[in-house]
Amino acid sequence: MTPAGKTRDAEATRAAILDAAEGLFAKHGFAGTSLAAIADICGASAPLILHHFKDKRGLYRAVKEAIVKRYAACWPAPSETVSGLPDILSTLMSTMFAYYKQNPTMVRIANWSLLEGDDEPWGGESEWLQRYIGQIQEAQRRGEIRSDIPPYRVLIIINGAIHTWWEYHEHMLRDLEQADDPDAADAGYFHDLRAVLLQGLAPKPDGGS
Amino acid sequence: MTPAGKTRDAEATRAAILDAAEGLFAKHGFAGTSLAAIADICGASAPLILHHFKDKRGLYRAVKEAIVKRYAACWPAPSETVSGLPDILSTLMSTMFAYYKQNPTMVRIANWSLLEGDDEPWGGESEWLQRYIGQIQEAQRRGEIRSDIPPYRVLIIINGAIHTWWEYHEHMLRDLEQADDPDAADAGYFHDLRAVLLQGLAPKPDGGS
DNA sequence: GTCTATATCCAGATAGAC
DNA sequence: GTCTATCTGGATATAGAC
Repeated sequence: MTPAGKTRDAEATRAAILDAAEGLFAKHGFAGTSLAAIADICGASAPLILHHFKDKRGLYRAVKEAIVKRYAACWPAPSETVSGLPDILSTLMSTMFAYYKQNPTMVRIANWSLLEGDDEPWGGESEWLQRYIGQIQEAQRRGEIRSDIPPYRVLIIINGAIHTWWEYHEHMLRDLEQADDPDAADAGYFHDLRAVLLQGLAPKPDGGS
Repeated sequence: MTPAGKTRDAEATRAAILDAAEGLFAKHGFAGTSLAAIADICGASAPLILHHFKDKRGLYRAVKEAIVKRYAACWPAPSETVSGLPDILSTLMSTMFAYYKQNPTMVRIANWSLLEGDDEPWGGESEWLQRYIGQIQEAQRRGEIRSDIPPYRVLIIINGAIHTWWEYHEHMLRDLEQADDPDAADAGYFHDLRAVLLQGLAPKPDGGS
């Protein structure tokens, strides 16, 4: 039994702080977010935040770690590249697209980190990256994907078209799609992107050089 | 003749301030750039900057205006859609790619503005956007581009793959291309991207639905 | 574990001399 | 047109009481 007084639940406090901080860091970046603003939202005081996370940077680090851990399972355990997959490209694209859709704060924080020059480790990016590259490579060997493009460039092209869509999502919906239904716009873009990339990455009909 | 004293050349001072400000805004964003830092670089004092531009926001606005004006001519006057163009997609892609390559500060400032929630006008984006969309539409009528994809989505896909390349340019060169020659990596990516998109946007062989 | 009070610093903006 | 000196606000971080 904790003695009389305020909440005194360290874990709950930590969680509340992390939650508030994630939202604000995503909106306003590291420099643009004040401890006072976080404190206002989560009900704690600024010094208490520092007590739990030492630094403002320490808090930022903790937020990123939490995101990575929370969504590590989200990525498809890449099923050991079982041969006979229906369409490896489709799977890769829809997984990646859904991942972006489900994690808007992650996209923004990643972009903030890029601009703000955050050097610190960002989680296991390169691991799944390498796994996908391996998958693409095997699909090329099986002749399902044209093999005149290096696998990592295939990945960059796919990722680029998806990333920008979500990065400029509001802008897209407002200025281009005049959709009242955002989900439909997302689905529509994905459908067309998939069509273009499947055709563009298919082996050349004439089996040229 | 200006009286004895310091430089007393208003235009030169303005230009020096704008130049220093553009570089720092690109690196550190609006909030992350201090007037003192700009003053240090361009040799003027912080109050002098405010004297010329009224506000910090006023300076930011002026920087963006300068960029837009400087590079307005950079965009291809879209040649009135003369029929019989060799390849409208190739032209569009190489123009856009070169534009990004030549204007790194513009890319960064645009990204900063997006994240920092800068509402103010950014120059004639939508104008050239509309012109390109019109060009794509006509190419579709002529049967040069598959017509089951709305023109603006064609543009988004192309732009997305190019934008992300430049946005994560350092990252790309460091982690993926292990190139000692950045220009070669750029050219290589563009070459492959062009190949994929030309094939992906070509009219379907079977003239399907 | 949590708070109030406070130290310290740095930013944008103003006043006024030259 | 340009500077120095200064006001004012908001930020991170610390000290110390409860």
